Amino acid sequence: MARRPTIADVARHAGVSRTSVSFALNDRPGIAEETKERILAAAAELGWTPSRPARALSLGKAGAFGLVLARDPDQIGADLFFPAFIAGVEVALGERGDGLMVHLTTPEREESVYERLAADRRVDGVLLTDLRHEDPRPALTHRLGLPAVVVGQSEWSDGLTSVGLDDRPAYVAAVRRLAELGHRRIAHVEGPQEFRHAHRRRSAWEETLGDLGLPPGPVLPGGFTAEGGARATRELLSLAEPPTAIVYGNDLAATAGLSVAQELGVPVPERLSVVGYDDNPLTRYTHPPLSSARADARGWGEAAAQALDRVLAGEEVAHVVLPPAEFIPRASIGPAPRP
Amino acid sequence: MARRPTIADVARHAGVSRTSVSFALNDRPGIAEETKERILAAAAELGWTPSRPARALSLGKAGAFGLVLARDPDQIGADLFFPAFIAGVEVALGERGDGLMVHLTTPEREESVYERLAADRRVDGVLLTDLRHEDPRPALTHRLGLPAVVVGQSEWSDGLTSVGLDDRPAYVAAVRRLAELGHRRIAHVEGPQEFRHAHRRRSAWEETLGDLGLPPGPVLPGGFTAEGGARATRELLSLAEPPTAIVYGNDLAATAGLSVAQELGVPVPERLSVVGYDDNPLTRYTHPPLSSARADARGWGEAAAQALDRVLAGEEVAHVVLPPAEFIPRASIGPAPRP
DNA sequence: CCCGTCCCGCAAACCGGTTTAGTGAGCGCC
DNA sequence: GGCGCTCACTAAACCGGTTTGCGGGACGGG
Repeated sequence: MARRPTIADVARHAGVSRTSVSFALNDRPGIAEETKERILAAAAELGWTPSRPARALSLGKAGAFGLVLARDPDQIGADLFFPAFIAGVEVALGERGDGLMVHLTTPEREESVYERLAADRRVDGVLLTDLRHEDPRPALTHRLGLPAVVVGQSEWSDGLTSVGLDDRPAYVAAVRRLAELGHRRIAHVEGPQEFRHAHRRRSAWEETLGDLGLPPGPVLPGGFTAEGGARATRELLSLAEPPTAIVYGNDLAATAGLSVAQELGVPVPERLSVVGYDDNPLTRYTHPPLSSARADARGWGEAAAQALDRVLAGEEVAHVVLPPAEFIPRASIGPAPRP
Repeated sequence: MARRPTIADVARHAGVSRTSVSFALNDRPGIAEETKERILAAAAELGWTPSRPARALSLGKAGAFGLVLARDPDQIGADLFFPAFIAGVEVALGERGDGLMVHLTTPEREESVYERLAADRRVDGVLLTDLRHEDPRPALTHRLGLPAVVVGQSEWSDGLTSVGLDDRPAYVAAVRRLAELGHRRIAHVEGPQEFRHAHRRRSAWEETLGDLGLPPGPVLPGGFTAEGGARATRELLSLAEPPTAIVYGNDLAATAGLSVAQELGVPVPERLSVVGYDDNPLTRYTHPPLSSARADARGWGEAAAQALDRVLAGEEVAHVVLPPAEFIPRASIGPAPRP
């Protein structure tokens, strides 16, 4: 196959210098309209597009963002947050022809991946998701000189710009609704507490119960997984005084919980109300349909990418706050059973 | 922040030329052992790593692969094939420090994404997944001079190297097992037939029934979605002679189908046997646990990346065949009900 | 002692863009 | 008519690596 054309080929073909081709392409002043058209026509005819690596080298910009996911692969597949989030990032990036480098790794190797990303200068900045307590990454990216944006609450961002979408209101609304329905023993199956969002969900549950003057029901770890959700549910339902409602950290655990309840002959919602989080497409089709919460993951991705853009442009970017997650009541909740 | 060190800084620091630094780094002969150590020490001390863009420019290699997903975001999130697949690709790429550019797009814009990928020279090659009938991509990548590997059966690859993992045996085994259990009316809820794998699954079901001398049961589209699976199941169960077993195109549709059966008061597996595909982590925790099929998506990703590596190295790569998917019977199947 | 080899290492060119620092032509103005 | 300006364009340097081609010193053999 023929060698790809370079800027020199276009210049020759249009009878101008390489400089002019570059100027014409980038809409810089100093090129006569007529010449510019001739250049662009030549480029089109030869099918020339500037080489990204070459452009990246002279501009000192890679033209790509990085996203490092350090969950176990099993868990990543579980929720559809990431695909939607990535789709949103793509919307923001796609216009400029930039791209997203996705690195899936294990928690142990996480730091080295960021280090390599920074050392390589393969990305211009990174999006930090799934923040943990004492998360090393804000400091790490700062030390590495790697621009970053935190995808989460501003309190977690450690000085970085954040793009937040609050999941708390959905939990507050869910717990309040359950209380309205007469529930007094409302349990929580929490996600891994090292994650700030998992912890935040638990706090929302706990504090809302407190505000309502209700005792905190039992809490069990569900690990955001089907297995964890099933095990926790089994344990909760075998208590002397089982809860009449369970609020899960995510839909996967909740769906598994729904199956366990059914297996144990506990009718939902007659004897147990169930609430998930994520609005997984499956939740509308479980039996009964699972109450959940919806967050605009796609919009989140788009906003995060735009924020990182502005950070890279050197702007002082304020924390971005997106509309919060919304509680979606469905048939999996109902009035508390009579004692 | 200080400017990042370049190869010239390392050369100066070690008292050698840039050439020597490059040679030392790339293990090329012609550098004395002692000198090499001094160079590497200098590099380490300055914290220098070669810049990817610069390297990409001189080598004419981007050091990255591309993966374009053209499903609707909702559908991508649904199965955990991609996260596991990407994790596998990462394993193969990570060793060399290469990366994966993921582009999530819509079917309409798919071709232009490949065109840009090729024009930009931002990736060295692409992995083609989700092949369709009359898929334009093998010809497109060939025309664009963009090296590619087909993730799927060799018959689909149109001359490209393929890395296949056969899902057929799992379907054959499932249908045979159902027949053994006495089922005679075995339905199929198929995925979108423009996808070759969806079509292949349907053919496996159909041909196995034929081999067994059984009439093909009803087929309905399920679109690989929860909604489609639920709708198809509802329709199947309201037939005058409803099937006693349903084989779904994937777990998502099957899980939704399970809920519908339950909602309609059709006990599983007593009156209806159900089989999915993908071995989604949830399937072990549905009620009853869903029979499914397991394929090593991670290994698939790793093998695909390695194959693309070898294609890029100019080797003649034969079609790679991985161990086929395996049927995983669980409690969602049982003996056919007595008429 | 001289010459051919081998081993090391360097200068310079190159990859394909962008950008800086001019150059020359044309024009208005006094 | 000469000066200064603007406009359109270009030559050359630069980004940070890799690679080619060559030179100098040590060593061994004749």
